[in-house]
Amino acid sequence: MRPELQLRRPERAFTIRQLCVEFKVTPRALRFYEDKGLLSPARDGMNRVYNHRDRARLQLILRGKRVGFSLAEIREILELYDEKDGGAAQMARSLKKFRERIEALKSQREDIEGAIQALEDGCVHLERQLSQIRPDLLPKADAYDSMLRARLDGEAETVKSAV
Amino acid sequence: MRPELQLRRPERAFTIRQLCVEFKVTPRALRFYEDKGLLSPARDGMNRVYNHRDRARLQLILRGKRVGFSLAEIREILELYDEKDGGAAQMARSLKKFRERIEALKSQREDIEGAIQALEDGCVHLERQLSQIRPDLLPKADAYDSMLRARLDGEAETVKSAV
DNA sequence: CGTTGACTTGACGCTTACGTAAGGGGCAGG
DNA sequence: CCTGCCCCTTACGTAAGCGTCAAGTCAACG
Repeated sequence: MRPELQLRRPERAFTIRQLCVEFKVTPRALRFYEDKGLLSPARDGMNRVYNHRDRARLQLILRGKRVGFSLAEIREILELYDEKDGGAAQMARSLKKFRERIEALKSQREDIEGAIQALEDGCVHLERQLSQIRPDLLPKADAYDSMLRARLDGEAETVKSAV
Repeated sequence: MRPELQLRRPERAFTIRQLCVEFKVTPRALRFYEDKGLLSPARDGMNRVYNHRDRARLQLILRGKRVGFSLAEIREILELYDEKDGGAAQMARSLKKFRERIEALKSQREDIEGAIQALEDGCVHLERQLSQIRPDLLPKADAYDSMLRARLDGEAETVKSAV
């Protein structure tokens, strides 16, 4: 285990702006997360200095948000991750919460799959209607059109691949 | 096609309370949805009277919420469903929006699957730790314990049903 | 006829997750 | 030295999604 290997990760620092650009959030949001205890970057004078760990936490925060967690819930999760050594009882509680979250996420996934199905059915319905009334308004009119112009040897295969 | 078959569905009506109980929401929520134009039940005097269509819309609303749509977005979708005959151009726009929503939902599903994976990994990690430090705190300790006390003829079936 | 219970319409309150000034520091370039 | 630009904090504003009274209506029950 040579020390260079440790130094290979030079504990790179990020400014608030860099993280904002990278993750497409505003500085306000990052400060807000900090205010709520989800982040705690170092300081250089007044300025925030984020390290890799902070960046990773931010990633987790944003992913948590996308799957519908509140900031409070995300903070909980982050704390659970932190306190790996916070005692066995703590770990047991973490485990329980993790499982609950997993169940919630799974049922949410089913909801989403149901919604996708419903919307796709709706699409099929709309397409059928449109193709009878105004086929020119069909989304793939362009592709379909150019395809027709390209060759007139209408193969079923070609149509299928277009769908 | 005998008329009775039509009458078989007697256009049953629901009170606000019935729907609330059925879907575990408050009257306030239903009125709020109405206020926002997502529902428009009939009236009997002052009282709201919901029919099957309203009920179906409510289902859609709640499912939409679960998958992360705002009420405004849900209203859009409902309107799109309504205006099936709202002109071909309208239908084309609906189709486009449906497709967008589908894409959004799919990426959201991926997020969720990622989150599930992450949390499950976390669980495995925690379990490993716990099983070394305090195996008695492992979630299945109870079931496992009572199972042992119940019979000492450990059948695999018993274990599976306990899980 | 009084009360109860379910319904109604406001209208204000609250939480979440920021947006948006307002006011100020620090440093680089011209 | 002034101008920009990025950073900071404090603090009020806002949109969504209801919760929570307040006050009134209406039908039924005893």
